[in-house]
Amino acid sequence: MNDSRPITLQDVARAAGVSKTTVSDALSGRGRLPATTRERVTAVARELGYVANRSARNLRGGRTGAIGLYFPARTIGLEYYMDLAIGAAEEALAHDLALTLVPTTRDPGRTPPLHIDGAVVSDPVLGDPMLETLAALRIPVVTCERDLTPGARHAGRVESDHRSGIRVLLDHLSGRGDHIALLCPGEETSFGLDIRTAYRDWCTATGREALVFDVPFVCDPEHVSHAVAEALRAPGGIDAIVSVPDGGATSAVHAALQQGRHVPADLLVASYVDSPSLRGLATPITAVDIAPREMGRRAARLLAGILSGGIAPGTVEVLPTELMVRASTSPTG
Amino acid sequence: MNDSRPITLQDVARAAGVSKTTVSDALSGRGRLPATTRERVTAVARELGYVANRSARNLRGGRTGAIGLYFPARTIGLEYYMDLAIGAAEEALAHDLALTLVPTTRDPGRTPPLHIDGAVVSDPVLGDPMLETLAALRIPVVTCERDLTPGARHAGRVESDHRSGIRVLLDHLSGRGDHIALLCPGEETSFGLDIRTAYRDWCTATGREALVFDVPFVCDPEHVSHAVAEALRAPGGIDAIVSVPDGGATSAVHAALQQGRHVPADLLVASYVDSPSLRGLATPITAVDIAPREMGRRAARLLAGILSGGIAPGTVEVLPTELMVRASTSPTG
DNA sequence: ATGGTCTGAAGGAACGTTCCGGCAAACGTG
DNA sequence: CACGTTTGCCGGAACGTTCCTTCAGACCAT
Repeated sequence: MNDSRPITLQDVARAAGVSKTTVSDALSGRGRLPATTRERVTAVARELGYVANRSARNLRGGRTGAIGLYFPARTIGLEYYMDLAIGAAEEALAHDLALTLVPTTRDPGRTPPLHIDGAVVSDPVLGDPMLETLAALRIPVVTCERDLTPGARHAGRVESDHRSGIRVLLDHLSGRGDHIALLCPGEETSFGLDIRTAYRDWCTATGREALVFDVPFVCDPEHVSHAVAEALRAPGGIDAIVSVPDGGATSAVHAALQQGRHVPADLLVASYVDSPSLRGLATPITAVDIAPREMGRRAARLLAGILSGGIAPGTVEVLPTELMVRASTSPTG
Repeated sequence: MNDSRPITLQDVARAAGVSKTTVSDALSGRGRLPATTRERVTAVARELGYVANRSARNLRGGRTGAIGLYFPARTIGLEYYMDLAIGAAEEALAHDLALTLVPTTRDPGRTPPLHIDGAVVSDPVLGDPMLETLAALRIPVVTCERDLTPGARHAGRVESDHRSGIRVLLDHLSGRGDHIALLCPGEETSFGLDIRTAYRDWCTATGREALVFDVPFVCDPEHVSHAVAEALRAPGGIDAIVSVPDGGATSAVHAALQQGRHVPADLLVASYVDSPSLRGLATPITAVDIAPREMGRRAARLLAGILSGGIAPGTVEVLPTELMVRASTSPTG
């Protein structure tokens, strides 16, 4: 067995006693071939361990065979994005595409050449220069969540139904919580915007006062502590806190404890973004599962479909969310 | 300006009045060309916005133009790996290589074809089937940290000097802490092994009792709470805790508080793995900066060098660590 | 002048794939 | 049996690069 040189179409053709065209057709399902030939050739190819050369295929097809994944620098470290990346990589691979990480450009304007057929941009942030760069290069983009840039048009989009997600969470809390504070990031992403809007609407509809406290998208425990302290000083009192960002709720529980409030005995605490670390706590925290891995998968699948022409550009998919009720908001404690 | 078709070498050649060979030579620095021609051609290329077709280059050169990045599934969500990935992507791009995420194979044995020239494996875990797969495909591997598999030989390695890192941390604590507990993951990675070994050696050398408590590599607050509770029940008492894993120290402080111990007043707490979330706390936590981004960069650079022949296979680089002293172990509190 | 070396540049093959066109043989229909 | 049509397969061009070979001319020393 001589594995010094990779097996090519020609090698398979010779071994099967046919031409390289026939091998190509047999393996790709194209052309006019009887099932017998197709199977015979396929068997030979498998036998020899043939694996198509991607560079040649890409050159011939005028593609790069890769899609990019981009998220803003500040999101580093959030479990959500890591999980999304894995999902996107899995799905891309299933479509014979490589998933290439696109690093945040350190000095804007000097973007290195991007050799990708398309890009997944997770949580586009208002004003991010990479969005312009991708548009200038005419690289098809699928966004995870909406791009709030005025006039922005992308090839596709997957969005979570955050409005419904937060409503379900609020409904769940409303039984025992009359004064529900929301710790939420700003309106430079559709994520923050939608949640704030839905929260305010829900408050209006149920005749409550909206109590919104700003925390950064990527938030330190310190930020959460401040917001919790401020919330607990609210005139009418607070009996429930919804901490929106990834990783914030743990700190919220901690901060509440320091303020003398016990969860869930005299204060309900829920996270919006769920993560494994919320499950393992002594008092597990209720959260909404916004399915990051599925988000990555769907975005990659959508982009792959658009690139191959199977899915119409402009398609929007909505991802359902699921409330995970845990001890931090349960009556029994 | 007609940008319907990308600019090729031929286009530049025509525009500059030379042959495609000359353009290729001029841009690559190869061949025998006077500086004048080189500059003229380069100018024309820049003018036209020529960017080399990677598929063609890769096909010709017999490469894929990409390197893979792999880490075990369980590490998802750790800030360390996300940061490492970004560093690797940056450096790969600087070497004209794409960084492709290699997802953990869901069913082992059926690995999809990997179209990469080499791979960075961060924290190889004893028994991970991907290591075999890469070896079988003869894909050069640079590991971050050592591969403990007996007989394993890789193309290169970058390792942090954890032994020295933990010693420096212990020396720092030894002024006020006589009974130092170590919360550490197991010995299936060189990371856990080295830290345990160095800790035990240090304890022997300074005449202390070694107090090691197992926590998982990826650890929930729950795990940490248990370990802390157990540690605080140690016969001789405990006056300092070193929590090794990423993200564990915050929970350790929390758990200690619940046991009635205050940090740093009557208990010192330090993390081994540093992360941004340790800095922002009310009582920031002392930790060792093990420079994940630099680790990613170095690994990618080393792999790129080995692939291009500029660096000899078998090269090992050691990354220094730096102790970051913060309030959680400071005398003044 | 003659032969040799060096310089600057060009031609063309090769990398492995896809796909267009073509061409026999088999098959149908009158 | 003659003549279209379909079936099964193949040759070869093209994708854009790199690099090996060639080659004309300039330059030098004899």
